[in-house]
Amino acid sequence: MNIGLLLFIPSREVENRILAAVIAAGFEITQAQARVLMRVGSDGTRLTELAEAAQVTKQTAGFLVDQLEKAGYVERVPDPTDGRARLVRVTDKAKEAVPVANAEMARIEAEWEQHIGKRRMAQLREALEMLGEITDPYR
Amino acid sequence: MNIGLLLFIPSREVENRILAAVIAAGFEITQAQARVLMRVGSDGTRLTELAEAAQVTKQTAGFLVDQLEKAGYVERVPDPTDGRARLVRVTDKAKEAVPVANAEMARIEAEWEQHIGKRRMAQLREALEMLGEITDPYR
DNA sequence: CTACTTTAATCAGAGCATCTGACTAAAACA
DNA sequence: TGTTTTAGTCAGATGCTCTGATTAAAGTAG
Repeated sequence: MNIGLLLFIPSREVENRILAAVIAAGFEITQAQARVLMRVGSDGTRLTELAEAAQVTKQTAGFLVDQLEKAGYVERVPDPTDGRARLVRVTDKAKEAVPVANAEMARIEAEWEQHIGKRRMAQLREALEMLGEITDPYR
Repeated sequence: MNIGLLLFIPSREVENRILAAVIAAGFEITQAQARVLMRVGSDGTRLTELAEAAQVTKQTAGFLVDQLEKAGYVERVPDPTDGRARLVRVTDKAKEAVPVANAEMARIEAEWEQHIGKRRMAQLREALEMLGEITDPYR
């Protein structure tokens, strides 16, 4: 079986379940918004960087950040080092979703570990982290 | 780092590169169409099954199959065992894209194997195949 | 310092993908 | 036979993403 699909299926499972858990906890957010939000760094991140990291155009990133801003999950502040740019920053409201997401993630990992075993789980993570070195544009 | 993202990044890499290779070979197809097309079985598959496998609604699957049909990549034939249903079948034209996709897939796997090693690659595949047992709705 | 080029972001407009709800026709079942 | 379920379609709306053009600030070469 095709390794692309093998990767895609559990990746979608994680996305769907975490999103569902976050929404169930009362947050209103979409998957596209979450993908961008996830990439906002602790000191704020420029729109252009977000777009690169999330692999979408600046326009798309801007569109999603607009919505995240309206919903109160991020704010835009001027970038002190560059008058053209603004920094997107995560708000306290959005930070409240982090433990919810982490809890669901832990639940998923526990289920997976139960099914494939601790050793294989560690091997999986190791292989994926190494793959990230050559496939993640944001490093 | 979050295992959802770790899975997502290489999965997107595979999707993007295979799609790009297929398009470069002269086929006109989108990623959404390809995801459905990939799930069509050798004896034909019902729309409802395709929708389940690809995790979209019947309407969305129907929309995409319409386009695949117009482009000549699938055909709809009556299901002899059920008058309500029709079977979606891959045409010869679409089958011509298979070697192109396989070649790109082989190229990607070779690159990955070079980076993480043959052993880890085998472990990765094993772990993912087992995960598929609990995350793939289409088995 | 000025003129040119590059970069960060936004505006405008379009297309594709996806959904919910309502419907038709055939099949299954009681 | 009549009711319920299933396969698929129709209609309408929303969301996400793109290309192309524009504005303003920054960087750079003379």
